[in-house]
Amino acid sequence: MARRETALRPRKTPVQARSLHTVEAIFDATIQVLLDQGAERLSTSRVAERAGVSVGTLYQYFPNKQSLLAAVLERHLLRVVASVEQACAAAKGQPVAAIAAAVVGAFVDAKFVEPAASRALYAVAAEVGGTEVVARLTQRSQLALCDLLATCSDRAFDQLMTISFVLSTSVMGPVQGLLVAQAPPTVIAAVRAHLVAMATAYLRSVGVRRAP
Amino acid sequence: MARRETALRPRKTPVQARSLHTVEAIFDATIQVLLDQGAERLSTSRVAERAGVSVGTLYQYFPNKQSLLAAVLERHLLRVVASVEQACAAAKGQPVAAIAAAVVGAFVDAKFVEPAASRALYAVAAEVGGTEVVARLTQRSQLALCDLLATCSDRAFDQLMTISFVLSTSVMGPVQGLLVAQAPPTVIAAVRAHLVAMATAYLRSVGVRRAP
Amino acid sequence: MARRETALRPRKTPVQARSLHTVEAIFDATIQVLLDQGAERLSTSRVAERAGVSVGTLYQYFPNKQSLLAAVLERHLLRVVASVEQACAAAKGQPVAAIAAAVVGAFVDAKFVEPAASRALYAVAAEVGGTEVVARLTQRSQLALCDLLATCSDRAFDQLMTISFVLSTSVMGPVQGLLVAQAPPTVIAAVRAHLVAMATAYLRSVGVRRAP
Amino acid sequence: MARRETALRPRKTPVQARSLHTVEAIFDATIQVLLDQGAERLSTSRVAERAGVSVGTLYQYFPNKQSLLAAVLERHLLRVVASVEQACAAAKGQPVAAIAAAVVGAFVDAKFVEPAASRALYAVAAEVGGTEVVARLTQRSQLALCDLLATCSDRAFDQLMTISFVLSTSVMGPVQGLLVAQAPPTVIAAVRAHLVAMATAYLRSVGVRRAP
DNA sequence: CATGAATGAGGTTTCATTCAT
DNA sequence: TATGAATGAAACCTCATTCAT
Repeated sequence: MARRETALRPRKTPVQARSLHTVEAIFDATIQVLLDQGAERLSTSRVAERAGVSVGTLYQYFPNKQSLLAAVLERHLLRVVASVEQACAAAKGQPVAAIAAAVVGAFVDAKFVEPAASRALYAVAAEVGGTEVVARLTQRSQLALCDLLATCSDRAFDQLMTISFVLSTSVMGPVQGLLVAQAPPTVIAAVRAHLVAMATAYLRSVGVRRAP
Repeated sequence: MARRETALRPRKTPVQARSLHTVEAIFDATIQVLLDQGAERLSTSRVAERAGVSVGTLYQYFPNKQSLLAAVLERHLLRVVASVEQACAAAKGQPVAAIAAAVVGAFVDAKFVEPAASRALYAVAAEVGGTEVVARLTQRSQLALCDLLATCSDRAFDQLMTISFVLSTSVMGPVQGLLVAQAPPTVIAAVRAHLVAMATAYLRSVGVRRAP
Repeated sequence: MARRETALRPRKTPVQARSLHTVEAIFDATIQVLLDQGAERLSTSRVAERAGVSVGTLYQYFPNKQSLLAAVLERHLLRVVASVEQACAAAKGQPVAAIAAAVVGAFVDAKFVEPAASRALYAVAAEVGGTEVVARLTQRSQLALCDLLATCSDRAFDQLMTISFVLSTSVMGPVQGLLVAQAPPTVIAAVRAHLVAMATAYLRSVGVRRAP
Repeated sequence: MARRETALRPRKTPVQARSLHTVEAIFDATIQVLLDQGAERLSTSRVAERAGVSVGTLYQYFPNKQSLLAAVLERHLLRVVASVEQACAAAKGQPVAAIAAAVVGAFVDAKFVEPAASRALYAVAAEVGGTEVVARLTQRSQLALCDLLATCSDRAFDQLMTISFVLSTSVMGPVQGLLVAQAPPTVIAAVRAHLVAMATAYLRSVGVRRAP
């Protein structure tokens, strides 16, 4: 298990400017190939070609295909999680409505910063190597959400873990739906508003009113 | 497009008992290989071996690998959709709480009838060939939900499409989370209850009260 | 270890006539490539091409390159060992001179039945996977030799294991020397005679005279 | 041919202390990688890494991989040959028993000075590039042995070349057997004694008694 | 109809070697 | 002079698919 963990980690951390650029190019190429050809046709050589480097170079940064995919996925989810964590930190002590708007909004917005990447990586997340990354980062979001809910000004919550689990995961389905349908901004905005409303209603119904 | 449609459909509709049994065995083997080895290592020969038939036989029922996957996915989702449609039909004219309980409950329960299959097919659904099947069947659920919501006894809804979209997709994330974590029945039950609560609260908050 | 053992074993035992012929062709091709290009340039594709089959076919009979090499080596050494065992069985109860002549002669002769194969497989035997095969089969020769020496009519031996080890291995060096030099038959014959003489002298000097 | 000769020779003869140390480190690293990973997985980068230098540095001392292997092999065999030659020179004019003890003992002992290297280089010696080195140095041993045998005090030999060939090569098999089995010192000593006995008996039986 | 051996394109990965820094 | 990133040919191996039996 520890061994596998290692195998999924990048081979070396790029420090030089050129290396960083190379890795970035490989990441972008991975997303593009994923979008153009699908997960089934994603090959390391195709990624390398698209990135404008040789296969050997790719393998100097990633010990195998899985580690590349894990890294791309991690980079993407890390941004989303960071965004959510930041929103959670900023919304502390606020009432339910503000919390729901902040967290759900942050998640949805983060997913649509790079909609192509979000869409492309969905298949990767479901693969064998991806679930671990997803699980790890999802947990971080949920922890931040737990902490936040505990500070809510107008509601007290029991079963914090369940609530934060439901809240954070329930947004994923609609977002994914919008992504695959390549929905236009107006539709996205409408759904986003509904999700905030749903989260607010949910938290109100499940929390115990608390004196301000 | 027409060509592709054809290629993804099973080669012949098995009517004889033996054929049916064979196809069933192939379907089950597909799920098992998917769970044991992952989507990347799913090969037609492995499926055939697991099913106890030869590769040639497999190719007599499915013209290619994609059609097999599409068929397995379709069979699975069809059951879920059927279950949801049935629940929708049965809940017509009921108040919001009953509708939410019926629809969300039906969806969650249907997904956990064969949890292994649900979990295994997640990766397949994200693949190129899978999105079409998913889109088609998801739409059916949403249409049924639309029809149902229009008959709700205590609330009237604007934006029916958006609501049914949000309602049906928001359940997927939590369910998927439970599946990959292989959560125990108690946890599943707790989340299920929360999802019903969330759906109810959402529908109440988004619908306009209506005299009974 | 047990796993590895399995990995070195052929994938399926060929039973049909065509399969047998195919495997035989692969074996021969391996020897030829080994002789033409050396162990370093022995690739599975080159072997397949030389054998007139596709790489896929090769891999249907051998799960990997090592198992192919192990099988070729085993087939070759098995013949040598069989020859030595037969000679050992036939020389039971004979005096030292006859035993030495029989065993050493059998070994040398067996090695020169297919001199090309003997020469080619030398490098293979030294490789990682080869030593196990060599060790196993060498042991069989030594056991047969032990049994034989115990029946010697004019000498009794102490340290049977050491003697049979020395006797069986000491022939290998000269034979290998002749093989790489591609010595002519006259030279081979001369060395063969010397080896018989050496074995006889050794056994006489190390054994205790015994009344007939 | 001349071209090849050049390609197999080290690029520059290191005279400075640091260079010498570097080359030494590369030699040792080669042996270690050979033992740890086998000939198949011996790569220049692995050797360089193990030696604590960069690949570029390695290539400054050796124009290619083969030349490195040839050099390591040569260094090792040269020590063995030197040891044998020295023993041959020292045993001149002695009787058969002393000659056998000196030569066989020198060879065996030399091989066990660095048993790891001896074992590791066995596969290398069998490779295409190695046979030339082996042949050249083996010949030197045999010539020294020829010269020595001609001065034997109690026996006169016909067919000096054949005898020295048999004598020098027949020791290799047993030594190799001990090396791969990683035999303990007691076993090595026992076999060593037997080899001396065998050589003595052989020389006595094949030589013509000569008045002292 | 069923079988499973054969195919060979293509995927992943390694590695000898070079060359800009 | 030393470094090690980059290269890309080539190695090993898999797998969707076909077809003779």
